[in-house]
Amino acid sequence: MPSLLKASRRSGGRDLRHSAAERRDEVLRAAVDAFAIHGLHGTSTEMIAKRTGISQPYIFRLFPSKKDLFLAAVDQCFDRVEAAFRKAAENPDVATASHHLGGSPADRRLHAMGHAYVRLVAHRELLLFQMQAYAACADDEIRRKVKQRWERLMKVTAELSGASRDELTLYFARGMLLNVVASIGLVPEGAADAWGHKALGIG
Amino acid sequence: MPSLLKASRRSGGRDLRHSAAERRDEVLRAAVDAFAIHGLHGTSTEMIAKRTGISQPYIFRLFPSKKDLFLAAVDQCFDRVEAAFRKAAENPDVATASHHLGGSPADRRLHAMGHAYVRLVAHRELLLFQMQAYAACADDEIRRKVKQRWERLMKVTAELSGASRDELTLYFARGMLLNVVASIGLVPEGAADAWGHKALGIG
DNA sequence: CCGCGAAGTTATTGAGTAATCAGTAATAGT
DNA sequence: ACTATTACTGATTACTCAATAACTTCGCGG
Repeated sequence: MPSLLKASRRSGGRDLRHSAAERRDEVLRAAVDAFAIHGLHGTSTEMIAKRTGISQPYIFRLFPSKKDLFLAAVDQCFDRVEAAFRKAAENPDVATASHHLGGSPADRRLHAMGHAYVRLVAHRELLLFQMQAYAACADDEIRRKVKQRWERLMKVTAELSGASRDELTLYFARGMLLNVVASIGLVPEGAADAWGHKALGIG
Repeated sequence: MPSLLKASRRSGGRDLRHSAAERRDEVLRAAVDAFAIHGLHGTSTEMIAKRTGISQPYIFRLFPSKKDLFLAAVDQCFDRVEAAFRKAAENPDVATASHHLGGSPADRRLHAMGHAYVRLVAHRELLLFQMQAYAACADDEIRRKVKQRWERLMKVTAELSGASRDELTLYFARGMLLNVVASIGLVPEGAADAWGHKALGIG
């Protein structure tokens, strides 16, 4: 039985070496998923390594510490939401019935962004990770980052939608309710989409 | 240097023995505070023991496991909110200007309960603990308990206030926004009260 | 084909941590 | 006063986990 090792590696040509940047990205995705479920302290670097398919210590060549990895994950998470919002605002009437009901342009855009958000968080990881980020705010560095990204998201949403401060507050409030409801599984996973629309008051 | 030990114990007469029930309660309070900040996995039983002023192993005589302690803390937390709501609903016009503006009885009661909630979570621990409870919902036992208590709270709130389903959804959505905003310290601790009133849409 | 930098691993450490056990001291009941 | 019960602690265990160090392997440019 010679050369048992690397038998798997050779096959196909997949899962060979990746560039550091690629690996960083893979680790980041795995990290968001893992952190989303178990939180900062409940997730071990070992878990993240296993999901990524690399050894645990290699994480620390890509990120200086577990906390730094978490911070990077926060950025990635907000980036995704922001991107979805921008795209929805640019093209408010795609995949939406909002051009039927009239409404002001601001309403239409907010509406479209709501749809985008619901679609985005249909995969629950993003939603759950957000909750974990809020929960981890005892750490001051994390709190600062989350706060900064939250404020930026509100600003961007305001600019994109042109909605008033009160409208936005209500809008975000409903989003947060959606987060909590998803966390505790008040709504069956399959029905999350429909429920989301209802909770946000759209559609 | 004889009898150094117990020198502290003798003095005064305080910090002597408590009944198991008393200690259980003390541990529970300390646990809520600690869990609120660091979460289920970020809080060690040692921390809770230190806060309570007992040895770490004694925790495990009062609670079978750390998770059971957390579950008990969840119950205590929701109990407190529920109690505050009941009290507010029974006597809606105490410490409130709501008898000035008319409004339906349901509105007045919801209004009063909103005030009660804001007052309750002015000490942030309750708020933060709630977030930690939602975040810990990856554990199925915890999720079930949180879900059960949440549903019960909604039912109680509905009965007490007589508000409609839509009113309640909005009400709870704003509460959740308040939670998040408090978590990330978007609002200075001192101003939390005023901000809370504004966020909940109460005068 | 060689060697050098980048990608990746194994082994290890040191600090912490939930939980158990075996015991000690205070109090209540008689 | 004495004993049974109840409150509580110290020592320890078995284990996990972030982080480091020291090593190996790959693949590219010359």
